[in-house]
Amino acid sequence: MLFRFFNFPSLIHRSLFKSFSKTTRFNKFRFSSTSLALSSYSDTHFTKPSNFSSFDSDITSNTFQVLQKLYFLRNNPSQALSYFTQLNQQGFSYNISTYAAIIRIMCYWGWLRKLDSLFLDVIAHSKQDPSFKIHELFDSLFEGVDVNQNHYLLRAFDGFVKACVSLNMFDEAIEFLLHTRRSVILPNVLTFNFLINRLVIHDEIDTALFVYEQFKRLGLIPNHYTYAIIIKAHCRKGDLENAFRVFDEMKEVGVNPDSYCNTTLIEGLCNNYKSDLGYEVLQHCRSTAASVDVYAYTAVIRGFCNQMQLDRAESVFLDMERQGLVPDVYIFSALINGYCKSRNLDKALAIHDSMISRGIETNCVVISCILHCLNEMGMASEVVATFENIKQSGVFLDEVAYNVVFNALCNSGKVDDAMNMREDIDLELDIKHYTTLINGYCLRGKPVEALRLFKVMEEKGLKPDVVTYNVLVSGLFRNDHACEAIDLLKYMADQGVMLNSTTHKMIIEGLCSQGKVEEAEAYFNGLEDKTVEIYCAMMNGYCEIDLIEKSDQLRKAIMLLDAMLKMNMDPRKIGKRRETQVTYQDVVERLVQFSV
DNA sequence: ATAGGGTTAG
Repeated sequence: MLFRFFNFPSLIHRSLFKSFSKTTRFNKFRFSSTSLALSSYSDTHFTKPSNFSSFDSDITSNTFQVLQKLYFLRNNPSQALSYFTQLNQQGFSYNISTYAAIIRIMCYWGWLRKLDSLFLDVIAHSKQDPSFKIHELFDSLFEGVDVNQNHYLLRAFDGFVKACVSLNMFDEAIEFLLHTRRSVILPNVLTFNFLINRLVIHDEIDTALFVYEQFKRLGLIPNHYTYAIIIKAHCRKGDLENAFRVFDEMKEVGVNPDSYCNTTLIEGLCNNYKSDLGYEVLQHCRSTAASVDVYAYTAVIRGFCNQMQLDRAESVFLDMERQGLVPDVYIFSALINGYCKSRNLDKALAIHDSMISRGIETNCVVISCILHCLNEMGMASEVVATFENIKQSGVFLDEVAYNVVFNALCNSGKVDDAMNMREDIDLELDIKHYTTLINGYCLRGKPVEALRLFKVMEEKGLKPDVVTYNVLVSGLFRNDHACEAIDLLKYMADQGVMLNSTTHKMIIEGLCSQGKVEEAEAYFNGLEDKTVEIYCAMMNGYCEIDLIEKSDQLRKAIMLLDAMLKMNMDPRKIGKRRETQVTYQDVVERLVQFSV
């Protein structure tokens, strides 16, 4: 039998409430007897309540009395909750029946937010105390209860699921929904949406889609929001065909897509480098009188910017204005970011000016784009000067903006300035700040300082990510600290941080730079998936060795190049770093030299 | 209830 949460009419709810609050005959009301979870006691226990105006400490020591107290406060959820909260401060340890009692009251009165936080407590409690079983709590809640007459108790299911989801305990939430009760109780669609949305946000797309299919089969009726999440999920996977199919599905069940569904699709297309199509969909929506807001235009503009079609982006901007929509700071920042990425600083600044002249305030996001662009264009000193100017003008600059400045300072060898600046402002550093500064020390030829900062970072409880390790590993290799680099790689693996292709590339480069080409070769041969960068690092390693004495190595380099071409790997398609491309040219030049 | 930008390596 399937129950739906909250689906009972409010009339029934009100009459439930009336009969509940009027009565003094407890045995008629499951709420009273089960709330005390003391079926072995006779109801007469509750007819003579003790004085409930005082919070005597002796009351707190006794579960029975706590339950009794909660019972008397059952019609006053506010007092019941504050009494319940105080118990903890007084050293009372909650158990299944006391949780059940307060949860019942919160359910009954529909205090859903309090219910959610109660379940957060319950989960925390169950994590600390292995003997505390969630299913026993639910057994207690529903013990002897006819759910048909006490629909409100079903809210507890949603509360628990929501608490799990907000703690990212997805498996527990799904397991609970699918298997815990004798019969499947469908979640409220809001709870369900919350679950699948969080799954998508955490990149658990396939789980989200699986759960969606499961619950549809069980009878859950999706709403607009559900469909928007599912469209987003398909787009995140790059599965645009299925994203479109959601619209067919909506048509089949007679749900008209709302503007969120449309916008989600438009954004998904643009994020997948299909901005032309995204724009077409936008225009189509517009022609069918479906509302299209500034958000959708931002997605299209951002999409064209990512595809380096700045003129298209700008034409969308003009089109939007023609439609009478007013551009906001997001629209402008999309354009500014686009021009910054294509290193067209003048244009970016011109748009920034025009934004300000329209009375739209700039912000740290826009400023960060511009500062970053300045740095990319080799104007590190302008980054610092501009940053100071902007800050003087009163614009709030956040941790990201600071990192851009740190990076500019570090890239120009001024890691100490960056460190001093940090001290001046008392900024709480995050992983990216530390990575930037560690890189700064490596660039400055101070590997010991870099290592020291790495340790500081860990002592602060920050967990270095693969980028941090890559920066430090390559910095240690470059600065003749190969042993420390290798130790760090071991430590990285111990910490469960996965190496990526950049790590492999840096290991090969590092070993080769130490003259350990054989070791690098063994490492290279042990790799299953080799990227173009990894091949080039190995080729380059072979080439580093003296040409005449080690012609054998160059033969190997040629073989690698050959292998790459056979696998349709283009050695010219190397990452964005200029140095790598120069490396490739070196390889080719050497090879040409060798073959002559 | 619904969604948005910028930063660290390559």
